[in-house]
Amino acid sequence: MVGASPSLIYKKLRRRFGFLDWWPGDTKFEIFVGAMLTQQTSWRNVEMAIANLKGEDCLNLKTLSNIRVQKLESLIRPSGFYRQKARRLSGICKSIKKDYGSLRKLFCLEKDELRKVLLSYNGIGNETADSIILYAAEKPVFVIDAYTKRAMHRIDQSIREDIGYEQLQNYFESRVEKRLNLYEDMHAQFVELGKRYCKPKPDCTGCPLNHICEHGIRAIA
DNA sequence: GTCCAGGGCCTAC
DNA sequence: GTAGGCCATGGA
Repeated sequence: MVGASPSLIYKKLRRRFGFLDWWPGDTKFEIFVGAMLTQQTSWRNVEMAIANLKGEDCLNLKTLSNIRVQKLESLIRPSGFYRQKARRLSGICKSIKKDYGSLRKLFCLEKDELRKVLLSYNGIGNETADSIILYAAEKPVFVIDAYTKRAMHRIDQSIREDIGYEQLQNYFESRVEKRLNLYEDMHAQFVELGKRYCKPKPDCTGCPLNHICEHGIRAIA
């Protein structure tokens, strides 16, 4: 068993990457849309789609809840899976507008209730819901993504890479102090780690976790 | 040309 | 309840 508590992992990532505390986006609505569009898609592609939406002054709930799906498809095309994303995003915006009037009102819901509502929408699963809750609604939930699963599996192979979402979420939430900035930054650190070192074809050279990662220890041995 | 990206839904067993 | 297929663009 490798000595790799979440706090030790975070300490090492934080020392390397600095405080990230991030989700790109100027408004809560932009963060919300970004969370939808980044599903299985690189952020660079999402940026192009967001720029298109901004350029047409469409990055608000009122416009997106009335926009023609075909028009939305053309704007978000660079983000991939654009037909289903357009259909789902449009449908969700319509529902939020109808049921809550604004994103702000929706975000007034208590965290568990908000999560339930978000998950009820077609197109929002666990990760997207939690990203929205954490970065847009600013309530502390620990976001799990493919990078987090992959990294944790490599650090400690008793953790399966196909571990259930809520199981790994509980693992972190039961071990990490529940603070908004900390949860935001920890997820950001895992993404940064994933982009640089923890890809399917790993590049462990210079990885800040080499000492505490089972995979890394073998890789650099 | 091949691999990959900050998932989620649907269908079949 | 879960494995497999599908959705699609753009950059490395």
